[in-house]
Amino acid sequence: MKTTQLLIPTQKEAPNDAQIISHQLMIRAGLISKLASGLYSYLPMGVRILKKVEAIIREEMDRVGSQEVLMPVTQPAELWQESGRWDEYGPELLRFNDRHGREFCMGPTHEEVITNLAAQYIRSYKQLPMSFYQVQTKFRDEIRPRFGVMRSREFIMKDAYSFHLDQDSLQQTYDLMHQAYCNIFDRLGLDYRPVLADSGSIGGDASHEFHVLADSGEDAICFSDESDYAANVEKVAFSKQKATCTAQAVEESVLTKKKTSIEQVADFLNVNQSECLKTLIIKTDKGFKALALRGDHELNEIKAHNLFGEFELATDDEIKSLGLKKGFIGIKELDIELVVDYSASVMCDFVCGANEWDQHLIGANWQGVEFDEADLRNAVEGDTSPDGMGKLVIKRGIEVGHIFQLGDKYSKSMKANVIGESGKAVVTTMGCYGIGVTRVIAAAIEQNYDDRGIIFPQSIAPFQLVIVPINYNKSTRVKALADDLYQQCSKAGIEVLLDDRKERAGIMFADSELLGIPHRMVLSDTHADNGNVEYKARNNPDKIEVRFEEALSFIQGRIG
RNA sequence: CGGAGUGUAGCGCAGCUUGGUAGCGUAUCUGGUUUGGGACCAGGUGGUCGAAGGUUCAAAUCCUUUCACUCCGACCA
Repeated sequence: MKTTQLLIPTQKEAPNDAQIISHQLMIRAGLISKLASGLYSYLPMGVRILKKVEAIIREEMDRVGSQEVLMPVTQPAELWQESGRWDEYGPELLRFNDRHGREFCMGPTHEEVITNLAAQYIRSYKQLPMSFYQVQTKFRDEIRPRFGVMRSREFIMKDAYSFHLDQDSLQQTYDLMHQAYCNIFDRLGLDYRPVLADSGSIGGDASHEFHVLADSGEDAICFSDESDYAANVEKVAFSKQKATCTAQAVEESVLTKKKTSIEQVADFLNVNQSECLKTLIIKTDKGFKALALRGDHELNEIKAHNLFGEFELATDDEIKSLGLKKGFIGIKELDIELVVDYSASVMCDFVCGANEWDQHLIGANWQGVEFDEADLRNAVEGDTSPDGMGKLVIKRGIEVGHIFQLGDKYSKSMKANVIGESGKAVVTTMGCYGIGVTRVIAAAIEQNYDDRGIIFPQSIAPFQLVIVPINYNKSTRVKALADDLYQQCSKAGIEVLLDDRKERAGIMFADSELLGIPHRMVLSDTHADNGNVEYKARNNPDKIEVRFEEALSFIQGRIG
């Protein structure tokens, strides 16, 4: 295509509200345009990229035998009432009434609709397993949309759902999907990691998130420096440890005037924070509890939530009412239930509060203290990997995919049964598999850019090649060569953009680099004289002179 | 929803304290000179100053209300 025939509104400056690099570059390169908070239009270049991503996803989903369907964005409330999510799902579910007053919602996901379909049409166990996918617009009324299309309210998702007679069959498809996702993200040219994810209230350990590694990622993920272990930081499960030390010290109370934080106490007593113990007081439905953690560890609220249900940290007044001294709370002679983190319960000769103002204990030990043990903390850099191999490294990630074994949560409530071998109805077992298509694009940019703009991976670039003719509108020789090369490339099936604008070289270079087109060919009068073409890859500063006659085969070789 | 901030031309901003007929850069249009890294000269287009109400002879500027957007927290592909 030719630049003059396309709307590519590039900008020198990014709008003030674009905070992260992918958002800025997507606006500056003219891929998207903001309509309202969390709502974006995709302009021609953006759509080309979207289509490329979708094509790769479709190919890989088709390859594992998933069937493409397309379900409505608008969904009737009855379906959601049937699954129970009409009440469970919060305000993120956009609800509205039609002219007759019937209730509807904009689909944030499609478990209800697909399960309804399966219940209608899948009758026999002989039809199983079966899986479906769609590439479709979702709406989630996010509390705070941000980062451009990274967290928008309306976005495009590939969602897939599978139905099975039993867990074994689900596991097989799950593994297939896992592989398909790896293929997809490989082909998208992304540096990503599948990590263990929270399986939540549904149980089982089969849920993986796919994270693209990027400093701007909203999630912290960690993996072992020796094994394949990888998990979301908040989901790293620790098990009970064996003590590696024995109590030797004699307990002693010391004056720690006004030293109320672990940091202050550790500094004051000249010990590491990991040798200190901190005690938190939380308020649960069943009253107050004390939680003890190593000084350098943080409470994992999800784990605590799973153990204690709804809870919050006790207020200063509540602590006072328990007769405790905030800043000096310890483990000895507590009146309330004490739960100790696994890595705190194996500490020896540690420092902790003395339950007296301005007093801490040194050389404290667990003898004579009654407590329960649990996994309460977040992983930190350097922790031993839960699989026992290597140490954990923590990085930031952008969640672009999530695969999940649903079990019978929806199939049961929505009666997606099949007649089994025995002739009796059997509730199907389900899996679901999502990829944030629009988020993938933002993530790809977060991972591939420089000070000039985007450096798209070949597989998703809006064009493979840009031809930049210098003085296209002045030099008939340059125009002839550029048109010739453009025709050759087009015929050969290369996605080529000819910059036929009446612009100076600098502007054309800057735009093509901002847009991240992987390959560039430059033609000028000099080339008309010497019979060469200049080639440059977006990700390599070197320019290569190629004979004009060999230009096509050269570029074909580069594109591969 | 809690906390912080911003709304003036497509984009980036000044003007507001101390009211007096709307300004800069960039983009865009016309003409000319340039032509391998966002050029230069001249002329032009484009704004109910987020909206509503109020004070005033006079409001972008002061007051009240309201809306939108952005940032920090809980949620998620």
